[in-house]
Amino acid sequence: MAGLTLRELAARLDISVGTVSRALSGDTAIALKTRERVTEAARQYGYVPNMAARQLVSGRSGFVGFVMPVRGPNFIDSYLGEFLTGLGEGLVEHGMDLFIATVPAGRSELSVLRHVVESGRADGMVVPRIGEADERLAYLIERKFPFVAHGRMLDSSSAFNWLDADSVSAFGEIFDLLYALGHRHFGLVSISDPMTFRHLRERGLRDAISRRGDPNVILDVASAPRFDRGATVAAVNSLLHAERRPTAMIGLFDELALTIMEEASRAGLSIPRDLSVVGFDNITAAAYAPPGLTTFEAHTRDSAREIAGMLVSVIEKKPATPLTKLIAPKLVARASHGPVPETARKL
Amino acid sequence: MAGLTLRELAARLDISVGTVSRALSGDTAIALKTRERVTEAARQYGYVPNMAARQLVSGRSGFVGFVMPVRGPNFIDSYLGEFLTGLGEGLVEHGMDLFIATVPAGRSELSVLRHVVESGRADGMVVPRIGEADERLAYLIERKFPFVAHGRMLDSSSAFNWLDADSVSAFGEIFDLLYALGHRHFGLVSISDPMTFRHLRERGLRDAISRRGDPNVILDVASAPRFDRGATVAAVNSLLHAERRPTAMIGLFDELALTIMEEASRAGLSIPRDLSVVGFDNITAAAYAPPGLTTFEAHTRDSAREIAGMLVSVIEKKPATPLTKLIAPKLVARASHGPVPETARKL
DNA sequence: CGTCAAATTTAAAACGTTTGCAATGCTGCT
DNA sequence: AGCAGCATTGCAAACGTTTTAAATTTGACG
Repeated sequence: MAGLTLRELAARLDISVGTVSRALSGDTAIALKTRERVTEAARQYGYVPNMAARQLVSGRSGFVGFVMPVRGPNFIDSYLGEFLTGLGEGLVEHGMDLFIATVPAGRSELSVLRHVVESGRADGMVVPRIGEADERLAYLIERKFPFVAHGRMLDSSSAFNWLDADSVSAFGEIFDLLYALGHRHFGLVSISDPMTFRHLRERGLRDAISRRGDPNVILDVASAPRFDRGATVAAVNSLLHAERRPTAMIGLFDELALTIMEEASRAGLSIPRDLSVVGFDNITAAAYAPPGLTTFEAHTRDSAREIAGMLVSVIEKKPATPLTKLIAPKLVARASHGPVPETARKL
Repeated sequence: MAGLTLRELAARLDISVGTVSRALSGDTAIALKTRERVTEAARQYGYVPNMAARQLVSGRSGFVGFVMPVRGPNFIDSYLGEFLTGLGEGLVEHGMDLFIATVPAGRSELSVLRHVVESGRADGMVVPRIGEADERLAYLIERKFPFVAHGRMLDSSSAFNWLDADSVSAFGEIFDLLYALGHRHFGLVSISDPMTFRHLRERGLRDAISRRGDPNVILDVASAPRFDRGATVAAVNSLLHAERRPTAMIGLFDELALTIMEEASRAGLSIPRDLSVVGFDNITAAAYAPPGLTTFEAHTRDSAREIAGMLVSVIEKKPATPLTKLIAPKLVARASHGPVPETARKL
């Protein structure tokens, strides 16, 4: 389809194809003079190697694969864009590109992943959103295919390469912050989906509570399926309109925290005067939703860039021990949290 | 690297490779019985064709290429994620995948585009963000390479396939809406970058104004480089603190409208009482920024899905006349616009 | 000026498909 | 019984690279 082939280039230079190939790859077995001549001609004629042919013989595609997480009809965050941008930035530094597969309606994410791997169209995979019993990881590990997960498992029994936000620490930090402001009754809005980050974040909160050792601390948890708006609102309100309402509510991630703020103001509560709210991720809307959501910056783009680097070294160096990395989220203190209300303090 | 090859599969079935290949492609020249036997065996053994080999002979990669738009360090919208999601959804219906290339620091978007095309790794390209004199389009047209642009040129002199939001109509609609509410003095915050959508939107506004034929209508325009936050704020304030301040301000897109709202409230103005603000795109933050930004839904995800379909038919059918499509943006009326202030009405 | 080793280049196989063409087997007709 | 014609299958070339092994050239040295 395209322009010049290696054979044609070789013909013009009156050199064999093999020599041209070697010259372009910088093989020192080829005389320097020849290498220069070939390189110059390639540049001049605008030669671009056919990747399919190269891939066929080398077995490497130059692609890193990513299967689009299946989304509901509307998602409100910029996570995907940031993640893919970072991934691209990280990969291009190593001369690799990104291959994005989408899951057709009615097929499983795993089957698409398998297809990408088996068809040889990717040299490694990036796997986001780790589930409690993730069949994608099981497949890739068993297949010994290079990959890096964004997220991790709850225990370290299955060894693989991952990068994750240190949400355990972050949720501990949230607790400490709010505790210091006098809060003793906490509400956590969580999800019921079997994702590991849910447990890690809850664990971070619970660990911090038990570390504090204050028997007066109460933690109420309500959860709903991840993309079920109605159930989420119901979960939020179950806490908001409970016998005793928490003075501080934490969203497992920003979307939930924003819902908390919406429902709270619908119920006539003023934030942070009547209720403190904290989220996690620092999505764009967090800055705009009044009075400004206190949250944690998850460094999505940087994390993705880092993941790209990790994956490349996994592909090239096949390290014996898994690469793992924790990214420290950074508190973004806005105006949605404050001291516990006087009324609550009295009780 | 991978699993079974066609040759191996053929050996197990004791059939020639060619026959197996044909059988799998559903060639009716092969006896139905054989086709079924082969298909079943392929399924059972988990045969997945090697795409590199297929691509080498067929000349088709099964990929649609997309060069990531170069972004500043922080972008605040969810455009990219929505667009890529839609693109993926549209492509997968036709069995194609998405190839994403990132522009390395110091290289031009065009050079990356060229490389993708020449290396034969994509059968078609999607080109976003059309510039006034877009060298990418020039290259692709000259190269006769299939592509669909998201956005269009100002005139129809250069013919190519595109899909665009009908922002001319939408900006006319904004004017009519605000005019009906009594506004006569308008402020438009625009960008100084040479993108065509800027002119189209401005044109939509200006056309509507002259269509109305009211000599009392005033339109002030201030612009700044797209990702230059400081200059944008300055441009907004130049309108906000002018001798006579517009009663209605329009952002060329939501980010600008949000900046208008921020600066306006910083200046002590109440929206929409003192100032009406309207944007375009309906980014997530638009719903959260108080009092809720009136804007237009740009249908990014659907547009991308549509673009995917168009591109596939361009690749397969090579239509003689260019495919073009206008998507009608839909007004999302929130609370940032209202009747012209009494004080202004008096003058 | 011949010889040998080192330097450089070439030839050819291989990667896993698709596909044009040839070969084979079968059916029914005369 | 012979044969045309069709249905089905097999063979082999081709796609554009990389890479191994062999061939050729060059240069140094006796």
